[in-house]
Amino acid sequence: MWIPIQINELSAEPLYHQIEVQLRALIFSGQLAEGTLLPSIRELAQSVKCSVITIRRVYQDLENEGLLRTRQGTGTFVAKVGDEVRDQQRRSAVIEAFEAAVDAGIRVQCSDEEMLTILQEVLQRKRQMETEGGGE
Amino acid sequence: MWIPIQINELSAEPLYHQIEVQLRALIFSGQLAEGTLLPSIRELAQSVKCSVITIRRVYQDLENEGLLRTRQGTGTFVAKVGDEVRDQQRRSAVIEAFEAAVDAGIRVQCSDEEMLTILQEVLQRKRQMETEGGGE
Amino acid sequence: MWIPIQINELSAEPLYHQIEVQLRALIFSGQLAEGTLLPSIRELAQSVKCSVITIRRVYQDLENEGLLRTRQGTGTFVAKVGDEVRDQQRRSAVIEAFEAAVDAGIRVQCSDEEMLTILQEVLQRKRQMETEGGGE
Amino acid sequence: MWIPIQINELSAEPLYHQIEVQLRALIFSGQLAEGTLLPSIRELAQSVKCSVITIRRVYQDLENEGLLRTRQGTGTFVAKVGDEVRDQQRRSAVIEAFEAAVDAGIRVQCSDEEMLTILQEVLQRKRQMETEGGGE
DNA sequence: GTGGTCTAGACCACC
DNA sequence: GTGGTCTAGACCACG
Repeated sequence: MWIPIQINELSAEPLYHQIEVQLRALIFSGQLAEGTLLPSIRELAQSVKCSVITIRRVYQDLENEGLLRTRQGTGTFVAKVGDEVRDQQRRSAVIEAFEAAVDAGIRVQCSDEEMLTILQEVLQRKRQMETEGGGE
Repeated sequence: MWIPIQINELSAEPLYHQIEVQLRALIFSGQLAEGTLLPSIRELAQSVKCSVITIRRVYQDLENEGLLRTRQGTGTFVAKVGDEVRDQQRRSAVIEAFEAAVDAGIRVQCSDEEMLTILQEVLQRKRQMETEGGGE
Repeated sequence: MWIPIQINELSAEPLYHQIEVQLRALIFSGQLAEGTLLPSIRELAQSVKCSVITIRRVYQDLENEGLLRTRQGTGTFVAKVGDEVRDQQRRSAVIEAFEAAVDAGIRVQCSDEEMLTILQEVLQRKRQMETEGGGE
Repeated sequence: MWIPIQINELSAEPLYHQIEVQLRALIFSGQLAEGTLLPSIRELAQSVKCSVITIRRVYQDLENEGLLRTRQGTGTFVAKVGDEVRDQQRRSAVIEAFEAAVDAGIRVQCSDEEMLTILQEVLQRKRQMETEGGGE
């Protein structure tokens, strides 16, 4: 089982947090379906080039959130999450991020139109990067 | 001199950082004009109910960034910032936040339209809170 | 030979332990009489939907405790247990569990009466579940 | 700040779990009031003679449960818990333990009266130990 | 093979 | 001083 995790070495964001965010997104978006067996902590640790313990923490945190189920000697699985819960969660992380962005805009007295423009610029740039990077 | 600083106790974001972000925004948006005398470290510490050490760090950081200027025995002032620099900076914090939001959206496979809708919902909600809270 | 074993998937309690506890109880209460031939490892493994390794461990543990006896090529039997030993054992597991419960109560400063009330509530609830579930 | 934590070296129960159970009980029973500053992780580690990391895990687990609040550079506090929540939680741990005890009793076909008798015996014994140990 | 616990120790960030 | 992150490694328990 292979999972695409991208680490930003330069970011001040803790390793474990970067990984959690990406795993949550994979689960909430359905790219990791219920019941899927995740890679073992040792495997994933090797593939993201970090300590086993860091991955253990990630799996444990997500288990505490109810997203994963782990059975000793067997491995770690994606837990059952109600569809409505999943959809709600899927949006909430995004909404939260947009609230932070709007707060930043309001603080420097951006108009609504200015923010909409910024969003469109950013979207265009990101989507372009996606298609360009798609051939990698 | 009174400065409106809002602290979110529940947030994991460090105190000093919350304050810096807000001060920067006040300066870049022109709400704190060049030459303005800031409150003393003790005063500001008292008004945000935190340690003077925290405020000292804030002033120090912003001075290092060239946004503040301290004159011995007189106090701390808002430094001169070039207009084009100010405008660029004003936008950059906002753009950064929107990039994070778009990243969050892309991770859970939101469409562009979905993100635009979310932004409009958030904007409406925040603006409403502003006008409601304006009478406080 | 059919043996009623209930597995709680959600519990953190290891599989082998859940099974051992239930087998012991069946033996000490006389529901599995001395000399009874137990199902083969493979059969029991299939019926509780777990690995044969797990069942092998269970049989081994109980044999080490002197509760089971394995004869090569024949199978695994319930061993002879002295009556007084059996009676003592029968109670000891129960007493142990009640000691843990009382400890939990004392820790949060429950009065004796409060604990008696709780026991009666729980008893009533469990007995009701028994008679309801009896038709299954 | 001194906190009475008793470790059972012989028990198979993990260290961190023993500590969590006792801290939860102290909080739910009100012996550790809201807002109380707990000992630093290093202090508590020293007093229970275990690794700092074990205590860190304890504090973090309880923070995830919403029982503690920790602020970097300041320390760890008992969080605000709604009274009704606290009362409910206080009982639920006890009820859970009694359910396990009753299950154990039912498995070996104890009568209700037998369990009541056992409870009274255990209570008497424990209370006696309390008063005897009170002079320590 | 899997995960779970505990350790020691380094280094950083915050107040 | 406080807590937070990450590391390496030992040893145990489970299936």
